[in-house]
Amino acid sequence: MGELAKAYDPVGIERGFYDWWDASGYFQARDGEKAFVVVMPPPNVTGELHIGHALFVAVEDAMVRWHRMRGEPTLWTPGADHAGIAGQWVVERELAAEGLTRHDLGREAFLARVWDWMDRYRGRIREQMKVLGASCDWSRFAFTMDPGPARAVRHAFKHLYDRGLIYRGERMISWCPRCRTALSDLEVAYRDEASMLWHLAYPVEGSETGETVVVATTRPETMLGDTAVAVFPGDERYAHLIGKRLSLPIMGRSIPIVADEAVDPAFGSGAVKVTPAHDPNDFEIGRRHGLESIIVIGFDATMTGEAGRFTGMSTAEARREVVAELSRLGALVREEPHTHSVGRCSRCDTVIEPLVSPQWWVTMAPLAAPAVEAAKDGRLTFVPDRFRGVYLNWMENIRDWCISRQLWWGHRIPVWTCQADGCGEVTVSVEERLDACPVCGGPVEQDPDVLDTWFSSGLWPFSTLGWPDETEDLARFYPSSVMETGYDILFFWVARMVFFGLEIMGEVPFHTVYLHGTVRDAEGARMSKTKGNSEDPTEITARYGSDALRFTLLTQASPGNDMRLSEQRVESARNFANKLWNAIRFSKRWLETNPVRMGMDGPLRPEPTALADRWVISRCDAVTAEVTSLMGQHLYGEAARQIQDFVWSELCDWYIEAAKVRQGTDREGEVATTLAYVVERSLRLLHPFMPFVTESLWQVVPHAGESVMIAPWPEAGARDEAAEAGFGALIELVRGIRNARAEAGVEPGRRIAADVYGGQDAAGIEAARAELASLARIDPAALRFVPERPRAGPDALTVVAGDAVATLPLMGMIDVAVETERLDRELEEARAERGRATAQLSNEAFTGRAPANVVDVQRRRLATAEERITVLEGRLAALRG
RNA sequence: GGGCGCGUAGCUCAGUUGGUUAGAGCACGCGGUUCACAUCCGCGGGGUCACAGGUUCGAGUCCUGUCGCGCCCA
Repeated sequence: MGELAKAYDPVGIERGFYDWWDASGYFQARDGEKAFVVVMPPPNVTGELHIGHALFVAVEDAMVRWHRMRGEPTLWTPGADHAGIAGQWVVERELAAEGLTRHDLGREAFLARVWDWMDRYRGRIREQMKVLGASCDWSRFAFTMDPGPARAVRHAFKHLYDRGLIYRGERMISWCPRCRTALSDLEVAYRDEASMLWHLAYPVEGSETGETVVVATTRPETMLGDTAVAVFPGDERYAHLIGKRLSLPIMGRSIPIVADEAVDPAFGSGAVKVTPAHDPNDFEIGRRHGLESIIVIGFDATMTGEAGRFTGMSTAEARREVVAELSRLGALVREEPHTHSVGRCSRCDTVIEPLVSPQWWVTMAPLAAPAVEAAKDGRLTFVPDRFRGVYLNWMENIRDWCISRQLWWGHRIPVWTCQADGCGEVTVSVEERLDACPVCGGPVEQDPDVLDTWFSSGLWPFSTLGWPDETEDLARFYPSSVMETGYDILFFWVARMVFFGLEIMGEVPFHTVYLHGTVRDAEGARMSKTKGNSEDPTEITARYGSDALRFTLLTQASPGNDMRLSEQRVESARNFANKLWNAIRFSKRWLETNPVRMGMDGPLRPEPTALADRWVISRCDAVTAEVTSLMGQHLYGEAARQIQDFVWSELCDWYIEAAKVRQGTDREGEVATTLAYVVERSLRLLHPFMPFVTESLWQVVPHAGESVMIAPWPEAGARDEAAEAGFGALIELVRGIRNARAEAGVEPGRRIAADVYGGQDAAGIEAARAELASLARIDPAALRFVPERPRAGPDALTVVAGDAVATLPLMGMIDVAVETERLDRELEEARAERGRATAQLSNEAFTGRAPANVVDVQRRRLATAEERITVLEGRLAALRG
C-alpha cells in the first residue's frame, strides 16, 4: 500500500488504469450464457466529441460496468459513423479554404481526402472515449465504411430489392441546393417564418366581363411553372368555371381550371395555383388530372430556361422581379404579411426546394407493420415509456423513404446498369465491383449516387457482429440488450434499426430503448460548434477528471429529459471524489496497523458489537439494496446520488467521526474491520459511475481480485434495525446539542458538561458514551447519564431530541432571554406538531381507512410531541422562575 | 392542427408505487487551524411544489381545465 497524496488529483490517477484494464482483457465479454450487450451509437467522424457524447459514454458505461460486475458476460461494441452529408461537408469546407471544390479533385481524389480526414478523427474520437473511461471492446471497433459494414449494406440492399421493397421512382423530393442532394423527410426541419402572401389574378379566357380567378401564394416565382388552377369540387363560387381555362399572366400560357378535393375552400379565395413540378400537393393534383409538369427552378435553385426572361435568376431575385412584373400587368391584387412554414436543410439550413427527381426508395408499409407490432406486444420497451407513443405515431404514419443521395461520400448504391444497346439490364450486386452485364456480357455502369447514411446505421446492430456471415458473435450477441441513445435520433436510428432488424434478422435488435436528453449549456442553449458553446469534454476532464464529469452528467440527467451542464456542478462532483479519496486515506491508516480478515470476494463481513459499527454496516446494506434496485430500473442518476449521500453524509460525517474516539485504544481492530468492509463495498458500488478513482483507491485497500471493475457487485445483508434506531437517536441528540450550543453562542472548542437522559434508546446512547462526548464536544468526565429526565437550574441549556433529553449546565454563560426565546420557538413547533397529529387522529375517516402502520406513525408523532411539550413547558417555567 | 415534456428554494435540479414538518448541490448568513479532507467541518435563513377545480381519510405525486416555456409530428 503506497501513500495517498493529501488531495485528489484526477489527472494523475486516471492515466494509468485505462490501458491496463484494456490490456487485461476486461473489456471483452467473458464466456457464459445470457450476455448483456450494448451497441454503441457510433459518433459521427466530423470532428471531435462534444459533451453530448460524454453523456452517452457515462450512461452506457455505467450500465455496462454494472452488468459486468454482476457476473454477466458483457459486451459493449464501439464504432464510428461516416456521416454522409456532414462528412462530405467538413472536407468540402477544408477544400474551400484552399480555393478548391470537390469537382476540381474529381471523385477518386476527393474520396482520398475524405478518408484522410476520417482516419485522423477516428483515432482522435477513440482517444477521447478512452479518456472518458468507456469500457468497450476495442477489438470489435467498427466504422460504417469498413469493408464488413459496407458489405452488409450491399447485402441488405439486395435483400430488400429482391423482396420488392426497394424501387426507383420519379417523385417529389426535398432537395438541398447547397448540399446538391435529395434528403429524406427527416432531414428537413420546418419552421414558421414571416413572409408575404401574394394574391394574383388570372384572367378567364374568353370572358366578356373580364372575369378573373384570384389565387394566393407564398412563392410567386413558381407561378411561371403553373399548369392549372384548382378549386374544391363543391365550391359554388367556381362551379361555373370548372372546365374553362385561364391565361397565365406573364407567360401567356393557357391553363385549365380543375376541381380537386385537396383544395381547402376556406383558405384564401378558395382557388389555388397548381405548380406540379415544385410543390408536393400540386404534384399530386397534377398526377390526378394529368397536368403538365414544367420545371422552372433547377437543382442549383436558379430559374431554368423555362422561366422566360427570369432564366438564370436566383429564386429570391425571381420572386422580386415576378412580383414587380405582375404588379405592372395589374395581376397583383394585393400582398399581405403572412407566416408560413419553411423547410430547411437540417445540416446546412439552406431553404429546401421541392423538386421532382428520380430516386431510390424503400417501401415502408410492410417494414413498419412488424415494427409497430414489436412495440405493442412488449418485445420492445422504452425508457421512459412515453417514447413508445412517439415511436408508434411515427411508425404508423410512415411514408416511403428516399435513400439515394447525390453525394460522393458514402456507400455507393450497388446497382449496375448495362450500357449495351438494347440490353439495359439492371443488376444489384453484393460484390463491390461488377465487370460485365451478367445477361449480355456488355459494359456496365454503377449508379453514381450513394445511400442515406442512416441506411447503414439501421443495420448496425448486426453488421457490427459480422452479418451477413453467420458468425459466432452474431449467434451469441444478437439481439442486444439495451439501445441507449438520444431521443433526437429515435426515428433516424432506433426506428430504422428495429424494422431492419425484424426484416433481416427476424428479431428485434434490442429489447430496451433507453433515451437520454440533450445536454445544454448553463443558459439552456443547445450546444453547437457554430455557436462556440460546445466544450470539448477532454478539456473539462483535464481540469476536474473524467470521474467528475461522468458523475455530473449521470446525476444531472434523468431519462428523456434535457439537462444543463454547469461547471460548478462538475466542481462539486470533483469535490465528492476528493471526499472519497480522503475517506480512504483516513481508513488506510487503520487498515495498515490492524489485521483485516479476508474472504473470497473482499474483507469478511464483520459482526461487531459497537453501535456505530453495527449502524454503518446496516446503512451500507440499505444503500446497497436501494442502489441495486434503482440500477435495475435504469435510474442511474438516483442510484449515484444515493451512494454519494451514504458515503458523504453517513460514512464520513458520522461513522468516521464517531470512530475517531477509538483511535489509539485496544478497540481499533473493530473499527478497522468495519471500515475495511464498508469502504471496499462503497468503492464497488461507486465503480460504475466513477471508474478511475474507485479503481485507484480499491487497489490500496484490502480487496480480493485484480480489479474493482471485475469484482462482484455487492449483495445486501440483513438490516440491523436496532442499531439504526439507536445510532439514529444518538445523531439526533448530537445535532440537538450542537444546535443549542451554536444558538447560545458557546465557543465551538469548549468542552461542556451534560446530563443525558437517553429515553427508549438509552442503552445504545450510553454504550456510545465516548462518541457522544466527542461529537457533541462534551467533557467526558462531566458527562452523566441519568435515569430520568434531568431537571436543570436556570444556568443550563435544555435539548430535547426525540424522547431523549440533555441538559447542559453552563455556569454564568447562559443568556436567559436567548435561551427562553429558543425554547419558546421549539415549544411552538412542538405544539403545531401536536395539533397536526391530533387533527389527523381525531378524523375518524383517517383512523378508519388509512393503513394501520400509517395511523401508528401519527400516534407516535403525537406521543413524541406531547413529551416534548411537557419537557419544554417545564423548562420554560423554571427559566421564568 | 395533433401529440409530448417541463413549470418545486436566489440558480441548477432530485423527488421511484399518493402517507410524518418537500430534499440536494451551488449561492447566501454566522462560526470554525478537532492530527482524512478549507476540493473541508458545524449551525442557520430560504419553498402558496405555475394557477383553478376535482378524486381521496390524505395530493408535489392521480384526474380535468387555464396560463407560460420548450420539443416532436403534420
